[in-house]
Amino acid sequence: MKQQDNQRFFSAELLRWYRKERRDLPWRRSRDPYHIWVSEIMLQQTRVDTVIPYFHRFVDRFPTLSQLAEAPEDEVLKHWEGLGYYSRARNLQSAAREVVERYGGEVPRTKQEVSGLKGVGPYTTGAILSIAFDQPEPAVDGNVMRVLSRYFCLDDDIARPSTRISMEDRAQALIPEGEASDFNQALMELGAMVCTPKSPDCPACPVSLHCEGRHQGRERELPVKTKAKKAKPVFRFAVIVEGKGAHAGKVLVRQRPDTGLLAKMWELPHVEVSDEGTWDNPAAGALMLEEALTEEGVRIRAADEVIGEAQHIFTHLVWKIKVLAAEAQEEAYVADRTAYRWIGPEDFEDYAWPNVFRKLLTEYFIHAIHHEAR
DNA sequence: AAATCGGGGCG
DNA sequence: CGCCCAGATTT
Repeated sequence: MKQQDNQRFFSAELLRWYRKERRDLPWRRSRDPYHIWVSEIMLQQTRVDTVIPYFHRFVDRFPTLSQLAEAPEDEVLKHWEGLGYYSRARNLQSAAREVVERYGGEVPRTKQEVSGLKGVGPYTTGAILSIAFDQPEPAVDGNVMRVLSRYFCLDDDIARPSTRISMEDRAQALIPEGEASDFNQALMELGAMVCTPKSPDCPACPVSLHCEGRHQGRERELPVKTKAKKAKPVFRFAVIVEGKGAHAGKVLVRQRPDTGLLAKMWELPHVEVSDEGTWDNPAAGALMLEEALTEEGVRIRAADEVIGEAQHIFTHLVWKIKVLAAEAQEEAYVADRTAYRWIGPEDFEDYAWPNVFRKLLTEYFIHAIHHEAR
């Protein structure tokens, strides 16, 4: 079979399959480019099932692009809480504001303009242009690279940026005239539902007849991808500082810096220690916490008893955290330090927390309320 | 090209 | 436990 015939077969059969099997997803019920944009940002490195409830809450609170642009940043971050990769939320709002200022509030339709928006890279540019505006641009994500690697039996390492470029050329050549929106979604849908990473369901695949990877019996070993490095452990002591006097029943928390890991999220005060040996010595942790918080203008007395332990797994590192208890020594501190705040259970939901601190604080408040009730 | 950026689900 | 997910940005 000629290559062009094979490509036509692939596109036609995939489209036919998609129109019958496509999932009913919230963002597929909307033609609003803004809604499609929001969904694509949320779906970066994040599963469909995880995104669905977040998408509903987000478009319910920020139904239009201008409402997102006008919202307080804290509230946008709060609606992203637990979804991860929080720079996505800040970039999305920043880009929404740019669209209001530069494009009159309408999502632009050119490749140059769309790809210039913050948080919108090669994949998302193609996704917005094709899904929202039916333009014949490729949208190559992990699903698409897996499907194409198998169908054409390609050994290119999909971890390499150059591979994504060549995949985009192939993907674009496969788009049927006037069908960019459905075709690009079909390609991803096949990767998500049939041509899955571990155990592809070839009998259910609409294009298995001419799949070269399957012909060669290599569908399970493709795509080729270099392995990621293992996450390194980082040892930390966190502290729950119980307030006194006017701050009785409250706990000291702080906001993370504007950039970097978990930017602008809230957390328990904590310090990093150099090695696991120090981490096994709570007395050393108590001293380090007292010193570190003194630097910040907060006087505390920490006990050397571990009252909680938690682990937070990131892609490139693992936080191992032991939690100590402490009492505030004075009352008039941290007043002029906006990064630190006293909060009680009633304030908890006003702040955006990484999962690990949400869990630790929830446990503490539940325990404290129990204790008080007796 | 490599590192940085979350969190969860699954074999 | 390792791998991957509708990736983008920074270095």
